[in-house]
Amino acid sequence: MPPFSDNENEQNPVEDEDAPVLDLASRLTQDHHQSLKLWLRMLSCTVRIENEIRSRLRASFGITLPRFDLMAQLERYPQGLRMGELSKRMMVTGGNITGITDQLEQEKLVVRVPDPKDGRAYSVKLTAAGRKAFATMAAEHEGWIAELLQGLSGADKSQMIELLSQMKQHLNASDEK
Amino acid sequence: MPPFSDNENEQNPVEDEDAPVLDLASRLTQDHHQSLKLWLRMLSCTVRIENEIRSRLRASFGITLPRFDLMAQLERYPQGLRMGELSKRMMVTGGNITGITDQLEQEKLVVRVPDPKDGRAYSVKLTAAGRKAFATMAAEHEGWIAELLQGLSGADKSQMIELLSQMKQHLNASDEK
DNA sequence: TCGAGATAGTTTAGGTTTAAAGTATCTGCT
DNA sequence: AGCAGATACTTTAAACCTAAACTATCTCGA
Repeated sequence: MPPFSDNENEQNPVEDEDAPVLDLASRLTQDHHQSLKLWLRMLSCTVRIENEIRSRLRASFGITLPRFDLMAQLERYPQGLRMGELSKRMMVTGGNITGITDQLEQEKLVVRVPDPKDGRAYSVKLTAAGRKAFATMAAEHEGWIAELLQGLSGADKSQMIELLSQMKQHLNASDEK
Repeated sequence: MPPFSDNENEQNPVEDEDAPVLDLASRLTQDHHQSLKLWLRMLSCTVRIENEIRSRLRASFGITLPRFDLMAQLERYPQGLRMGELSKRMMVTGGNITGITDQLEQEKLVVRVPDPKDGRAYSVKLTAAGRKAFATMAAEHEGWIAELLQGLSGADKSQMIELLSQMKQHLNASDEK
């Protein structure tokens, strides 16, 4: 993720104190700035955490983030997931999934099981070794996340989860058109 | 960014209703789960928006997100930024900045101006063409963000900005150790 | 049955990104 | 002055990722 970071120490856009009632254009601009600010701040937090997790995964377990993520998906679906499912869930292209799966398969952490009903499709599953490796990593990973987010209280976190759910719901709704 | 998506339609971990007072381990686990949920939700929203913006930038302007981001940085610093500054601000490695800058320079959107004081360093600046191109794109971009975030009210956005600031501050604090 | 279109996955070409090693320049200490 | 280490940037190799083209299989209507 390549953000343009949002910097705290920044001159705010000049507010027009002389206009008690803002016209449409001003309100629009104001909303735009607020949205942009929110986006940049969210992006910057996300990238920070992501970079931290990436480097810890590498240092502690010699694994990359996308591989870990793919295993995390599979861990929740013991019956396996098809390539297309993985692509949708991880929000990356199918070609990308092919590559990551290739790697993990080579390391014997996952297997491609042909779908007996559909000659085109596979189910990707964790191997026993994959499940074992993931369990170890996931426990550590969860602790890291908790550590990185400890700046927020439990109530703050709940609130943020709520707000993000709203955001997500709206994002889902708007691209169904 | 390659997340493992957080799915709404998901069986929640079973809560232990029989334990009115939670012991330390339970509270810890609970916090861990909450943090993880928050993280996955934030990541998923971020990736969604990022993918959307990426594809719109490509469709409308034939530009990639990292190039746009680099230009956005420069636009705020007319005197130019050094490679290392760009790297820090965009939270990516130096080698990455080299590549993006090479591309933009080839397209005549930025220039590398040697630093007269330091033979190793450059200032990267937008060219006139770069400034012009960026202005057009930035206006559109800001509108897209506002559109994508319109699921939240102004108050919601303010609140979220506040929470993210807290998060960011804590992230900054914790890696200064 | 058969063939048109849809679907599942892979491949390809090119850009992005990282970590690590490499080059050139600068700074400060002696 | 001169050298050791730090700094600014680039290069390299490998992984990641995308969009688009491709292959193989399936579905369904005529």
